[in-house]
Amino acid sequence: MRHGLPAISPPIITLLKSCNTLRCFEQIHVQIIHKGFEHDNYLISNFISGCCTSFSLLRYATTVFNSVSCANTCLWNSLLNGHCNYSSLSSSLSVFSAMRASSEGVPDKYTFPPLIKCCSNELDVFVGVGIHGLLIKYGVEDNVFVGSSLVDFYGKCKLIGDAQKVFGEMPDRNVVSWTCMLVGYVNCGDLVSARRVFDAMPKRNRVSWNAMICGYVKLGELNSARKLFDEIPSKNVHSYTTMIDGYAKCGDMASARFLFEECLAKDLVLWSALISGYAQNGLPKEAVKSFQEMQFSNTRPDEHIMVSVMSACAQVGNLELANEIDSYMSRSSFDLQRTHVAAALVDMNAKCGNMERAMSLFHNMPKRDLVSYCSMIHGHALHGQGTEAIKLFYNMLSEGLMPDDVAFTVILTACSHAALVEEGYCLFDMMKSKYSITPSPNHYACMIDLLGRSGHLEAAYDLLKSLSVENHSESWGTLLGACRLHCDTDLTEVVASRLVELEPCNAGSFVLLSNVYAAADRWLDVSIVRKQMIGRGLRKIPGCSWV
DNA sequence: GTAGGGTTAG
Repeated sequence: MRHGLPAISPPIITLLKSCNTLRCFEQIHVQIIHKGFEHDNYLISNFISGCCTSFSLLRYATTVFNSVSCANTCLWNSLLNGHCNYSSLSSSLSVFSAMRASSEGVPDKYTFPPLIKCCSNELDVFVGVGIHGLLIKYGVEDNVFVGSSLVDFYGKCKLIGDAQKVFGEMPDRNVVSWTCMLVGYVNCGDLVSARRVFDAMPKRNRVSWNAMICGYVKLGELNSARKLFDEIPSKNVHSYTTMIDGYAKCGDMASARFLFEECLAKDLVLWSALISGYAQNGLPKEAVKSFQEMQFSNTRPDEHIMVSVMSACAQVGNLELANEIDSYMSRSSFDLQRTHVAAALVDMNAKCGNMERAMSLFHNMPKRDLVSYCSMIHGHALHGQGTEAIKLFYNMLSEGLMPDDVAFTVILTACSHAALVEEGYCLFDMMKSKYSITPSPNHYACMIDLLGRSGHLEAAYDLLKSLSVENHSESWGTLLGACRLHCDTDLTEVVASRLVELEPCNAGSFVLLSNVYAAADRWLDVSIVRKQMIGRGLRKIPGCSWV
């Protein structure tokens, strides 16, 4: 195609390497057309590969590709790779079909790895196996890249026997093929085999070390993970992230923090591991503090970090901070429409008391799922807006969403906070009969709270008596609080003595019982209870009662 | 004659 043309394309290729925006690609495309290179496969292939670095540019790459009169295999592969990385399996498959239907685009060893990777990402066993058959027809199954991607595919789909078979038949294996096999075993929960592969590997790189450590972390074997972590010949930030994540998962944030400090090259993902660890372990103040430290170190947060920070803020219920974060999110170029971002924003605003903002965000969500509905309902519950909560709950049902046990916990909480007894009963029945959800101790606690708060103490007591004793101490505590609220001394005595049996080491029930006696001027009983308490070695812990 | 592909982390 390029016979006799002046050597003008290399400068365009140089330009392409530094190009990353649509505007920039458009300008170069104009140049290509202007110089008459639009059918130069070599140049266009470079152009398309450069263009296929983001989803937004993929459409443009496709347009440019379509203007080429006669695309060769390499050009098809560039386009296909872009679709596999930034689009869906189905759109990649239509490119693949078009390629096979064309006269020049014969699939080769470069065609299949991206396609198989796409099948692994979508865990599409059916398509993946079909493609495996096809690639044998094209005679590329001996290629090490093709083989590795197949091992990875079967491993990710938990078809470990097939992964082993492909791995065993590979004529050449390299460190990537071995690592794919290792990851496959980890995926199937077989750490022993994974370790066997790790020990047998002729060569290891950082990725293989991290994959093995990640395996231990995923399956909760933190000691083995740490032992291997200390043996890594050269750690990188990924190794630290994996290990910190492991500590966070088992709640050991002190060790996580220690490793975090030790890692010198902190990147965004490392900060994220620390911050989300704090947020998920109920340490919201530390999460927010670390977030501020991160900003201080000139690291710009991304949406993953912001979701963690918003969850932390929701936990502390700090309205001022919530407003700050909210306006920061709007000012910066975050996409507030993305499901998990929007859900976190709604949840934070609802929990911190800005219900108006929460409502408007909620109604502007492109798709409201069960979680976002529950955040909103929970927000109403926290602010005693039971009627709104119930309205929203029925809205959710009419949208066809299937409530789960958490949704019912939330709506029952809303009913109890607003003393909506009949509605609560009705929903409790609906949960059991219509949705076949067996009430958990939590659900019972909500019902006891609902009945107790609204003064139906006997009904609450009867319901509680009908349950097995185990797992319901929280409900007994709830009822005790209600008895105290309604000054029912007789029932308090009964419930508190029951609770003393259930949790003989909990000072709270003793304290409550003695308080009730005190309020009724029964000072002799007060001193008996206090003596019992001291006799058991219990002291009153400040702020530990239920009322 | 050139170009295009596979593994770890939130």
